[in-house]
Amino acid sequence: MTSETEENTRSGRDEEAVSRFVERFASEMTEAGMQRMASRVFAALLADDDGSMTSAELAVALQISPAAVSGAVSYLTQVSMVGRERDPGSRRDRYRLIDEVWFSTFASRDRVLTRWENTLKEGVRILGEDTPAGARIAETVAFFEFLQAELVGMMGRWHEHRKTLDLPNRPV
Amino acid sequence: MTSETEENTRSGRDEEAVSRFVERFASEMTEAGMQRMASRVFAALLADDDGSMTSAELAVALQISPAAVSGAVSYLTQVSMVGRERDPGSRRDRYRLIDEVWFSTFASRDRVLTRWENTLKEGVRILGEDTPAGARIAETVAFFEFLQAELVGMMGRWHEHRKTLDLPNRPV
DNA sequence: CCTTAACTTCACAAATTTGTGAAACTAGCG
DNA sequence: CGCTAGTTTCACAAATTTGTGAAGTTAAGG
Repeated sequence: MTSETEENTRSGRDEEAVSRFVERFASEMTEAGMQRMASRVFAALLADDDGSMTSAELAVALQISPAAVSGAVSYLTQVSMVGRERDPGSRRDRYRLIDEVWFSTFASRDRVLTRWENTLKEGVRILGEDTPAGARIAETVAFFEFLQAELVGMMGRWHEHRKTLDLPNRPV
Repeated sequence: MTSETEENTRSGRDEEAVSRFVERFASEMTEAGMQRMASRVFAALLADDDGSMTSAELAVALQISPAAVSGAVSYLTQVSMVGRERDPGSRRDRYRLIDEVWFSTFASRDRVLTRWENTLKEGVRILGEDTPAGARIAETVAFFEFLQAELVGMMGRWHEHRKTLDLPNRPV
């Protein structure tokens, strides 16, 4: 007998509970603005022991078509949250969480901030920095510049802090 | 003759350029995940000299229905980016950017992080902190906790930094 | 109280987004 | 070279989201 329960026991994970976690976390990321399928794929990888799955594995785990996997993965690759590998001697791609995903995802917020800053500076120019609105937007620019500067220091401190944690060598 | 150009000259702003700025910044916020109408209303307020507009003013400026304004504003109120006021002796609501919008908007990211953290902790429990996946997620939790702690210090430093800027007293 | 300006809610139509199956494409492997 | 497993692209159908007009509600001012 190969009951689901037995499977779970053998694999050492309650796959049903894992799936619930994946879906729950994915939907929280979606609420925060990430595309749904991308969130689900990302969450699935996060919950995978070696942080890498093939297209087929993802399709089965998430009950989605290869096309959906392809779309999600191409987005995640775009924003540098996932990398694409090829198992030697295989035709299958593997998708793998990149090292320190969160770190680099947050770090890449930087580029967004820079884009906003440029737009906002243009706004200051249009409104005039001596006008109340212009001054307000100028302060926004200052705030974003401050944020970006802080981000750098913060990331350094994280790496320091990380060392004090007793973590396996597996990068996140 | 009351040409558009004359209007602009009189008001001292190139309203057309301002509108372009508003739309551009709004669409950048939308790309980052904020609802479209909410972004537009927010951007309009940002570019308004006293950071406050009535529903009617917003409807005209953005060419949208009162219903759309209502929806956008109720969202912005929800997330504490905009406050609602009533001009005494009037039936009109005014919507006003809350003080230090960016500051408090970033600060309120805190709540989102906390929600994510709870979900992730549940994930660690499900996967087991001794499993690779569990450990990865545990590190994610640690990263988020670190972030939250940093956020506090950062906001303090911003207020320090802000004093060194020669800004009008107008809060952002 | 009644009138009416202003805001909100609701049902719906339009537009957009999403995910799929199927066809097209790529590249290992014999 | 051709075969074929695997991925991507594409057109489309389904689902969702968005914004509107209109009805409903609220409350200021007479």
